[in-house]
Amino acid sequence: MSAPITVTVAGSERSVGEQTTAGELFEGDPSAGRVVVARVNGELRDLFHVLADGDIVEPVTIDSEEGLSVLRHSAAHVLAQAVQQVNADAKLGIGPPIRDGFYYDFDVETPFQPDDLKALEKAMQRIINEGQTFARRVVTEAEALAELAAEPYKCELVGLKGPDAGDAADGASVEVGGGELTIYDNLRRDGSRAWGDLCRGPHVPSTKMIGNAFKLTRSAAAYWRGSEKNPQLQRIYGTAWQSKEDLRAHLERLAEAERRDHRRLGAELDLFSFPDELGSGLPVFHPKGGVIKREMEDYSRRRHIEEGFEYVGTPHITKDGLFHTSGHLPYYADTMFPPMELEGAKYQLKAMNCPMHNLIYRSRGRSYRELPLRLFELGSVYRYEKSGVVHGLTRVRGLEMDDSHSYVTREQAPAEIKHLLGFVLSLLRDFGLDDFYLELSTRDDGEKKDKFIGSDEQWAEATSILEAVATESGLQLVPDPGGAAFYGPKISVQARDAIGRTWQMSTIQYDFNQPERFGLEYQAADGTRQEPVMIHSAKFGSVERFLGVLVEHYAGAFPVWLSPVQVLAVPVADEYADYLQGVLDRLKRRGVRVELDDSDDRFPKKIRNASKSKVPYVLIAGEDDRAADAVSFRFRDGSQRNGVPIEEAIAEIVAAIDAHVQV
RNA sequence: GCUGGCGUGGCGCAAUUGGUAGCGCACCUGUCUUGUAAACAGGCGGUUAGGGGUUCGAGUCCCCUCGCCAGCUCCA
Repeated sequence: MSAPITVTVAGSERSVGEQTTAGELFEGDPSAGRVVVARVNGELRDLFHVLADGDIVEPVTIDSEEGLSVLRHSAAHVLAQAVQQVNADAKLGIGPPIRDGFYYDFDVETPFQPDDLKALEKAMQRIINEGQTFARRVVTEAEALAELAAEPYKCELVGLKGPDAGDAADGASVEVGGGELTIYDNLRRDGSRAWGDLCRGPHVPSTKMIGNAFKLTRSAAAYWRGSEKNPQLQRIYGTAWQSKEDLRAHLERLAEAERRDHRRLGAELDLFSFPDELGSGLPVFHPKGGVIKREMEDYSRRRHIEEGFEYVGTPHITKDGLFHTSGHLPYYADTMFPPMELEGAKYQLKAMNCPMHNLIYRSRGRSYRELPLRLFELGSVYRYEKSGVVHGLTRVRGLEMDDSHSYVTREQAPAEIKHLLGFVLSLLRDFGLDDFYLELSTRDDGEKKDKFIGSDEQWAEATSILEAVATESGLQLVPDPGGAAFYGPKISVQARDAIGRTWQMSTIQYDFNQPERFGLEYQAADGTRQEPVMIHSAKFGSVERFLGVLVEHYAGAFPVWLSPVQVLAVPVADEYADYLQGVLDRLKRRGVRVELDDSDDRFPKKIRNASKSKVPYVLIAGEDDRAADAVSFRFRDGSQRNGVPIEEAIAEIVAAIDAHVQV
């Protein structure tokens, strides 16, 4: 008879026998079947973990964020076992859980083909059905190296164990990094060992818990430990959920994202295209896309001027000396279009606007009375993005930035940054994005520190000012170490769209480097020459990218003010076309973008076309409407309002445009 | 840039083992047209991304270039 020990389970004390495992505590609970691991004294442990006197134990269920991560991590192990079952020569990389799923990296002779995934799924299902248990085993470094002699990547990880392992490679911390080295053995029902992997754990008690709510989604190459200097491994991605229904829901979300894809909608709605003749990443805007782009530009110009900015203009091309002065060229030469040699000079396409704005600042002497001096333009820049990263409108090679630079005294900087943050948030809200968080991108003090120019003191000051303003905003602030530009730290605004995806939108950067490099100065009240600080800010970021995000956010059904066509009139029969044209003429005089469907199509077909075009207001008129000096509204959801008097209809439409509302 | 998968009329797709390109929508023409997601008929349109090769014969196989997709790396 073992001496009893006392543990605290979900808040209440219990006496249990020695050698009791975490899992045994929850046996009999209604949720027992959903408990995947336990939190013991704050650490996640397997259910097979043997408890000690005084332990504080909480169940972690499969429907929690942590529970799902454990499930996905275990699914990754099953995948690896399946891969080595099929191909014994496959060497293991790492296999962590990620958002919505997991991946595992392998070094294999021939990359995985789409058909391989199906076969691997089947092999995984067999392993899952076997009901293998995950057994934890502590090993010494020497034992691990001996046992894993055939796994070179795992051996490399063994050498990295400890608190730094997490930094060594994204995801490596799930393999090692607990301070203690462990191997997880997959045991069959009869106790024999089916497979094993160096792993920190914890894991679900049985592969059965994975059930059939998993799917392998794709394969692709990935650099070992995240560095392009390392060899590429073959990565398989999968997704795993607590139930088949959740899996289905996840796949449905992916399908919804695909339906909203701006590249697809851009073609369907005739907004823009990417002619091969122009080259990769160079979009053209069709008339309808041009309307949206122009609305965005007009809005941006008007709001900037309201916020104290002055509109300027600069060329698309410059002699390369400018970018040497700014310091960009040494950093970005390989992502700028190569220079053109003319008259003994090298000309470069503009890849950023700030150096040219500095020249405007420097064009004459400046007084402290002029500061803050705020310059703004819709500047076209060209960047030679690597072929593999060009993507629709979100990553292009030619783009327009609503780029501004505020020149301020050091003392004015905090207030200016606050002003800019308020401005960008109000702008995003006007475009219907209202769920944000902020990211503070700072210098990396590690091995990449050389990339950043400026003194420690300058970085510290700039970072603390940005951080203070960001914190004051009350928005969630997420650190992004190493994400700063070479010349200074930045705040970026991340916005969540209608289906929960986040996009980096506006940025605000504090720059103490360029003023020095350009020799910018102003005369202070005491007559001395002082150096200003410049604050870079992009609201849309790239107009193209922002437009792409809006297409996806609204799934092509824009709020009225952004809709390329705001009112589409559909006569019930030809005879009412003139009547509707009269209504449209009045709307047009109020600045409304209107169209009349006077095609030869019959009425139902016109309704169908109107629906597919996602125009916010479809105005219909037949005999009833004409007799009453009215029109009928048909909305995008198919709902209808008949017999609206013309005056009222016009007032309502104009009001919806002015208010930037969705209908 | 790297790895893999792709590239057939404007769009979405089809074409046995390599056997000589077809369908729907859109477009054009004609007839039709009275209340909410497709009237009917006829027609135009492709040297299958481009180039080279293998073969009696290539959309199908091989090589190169360009472009697209997914991921990695990168993103001033």
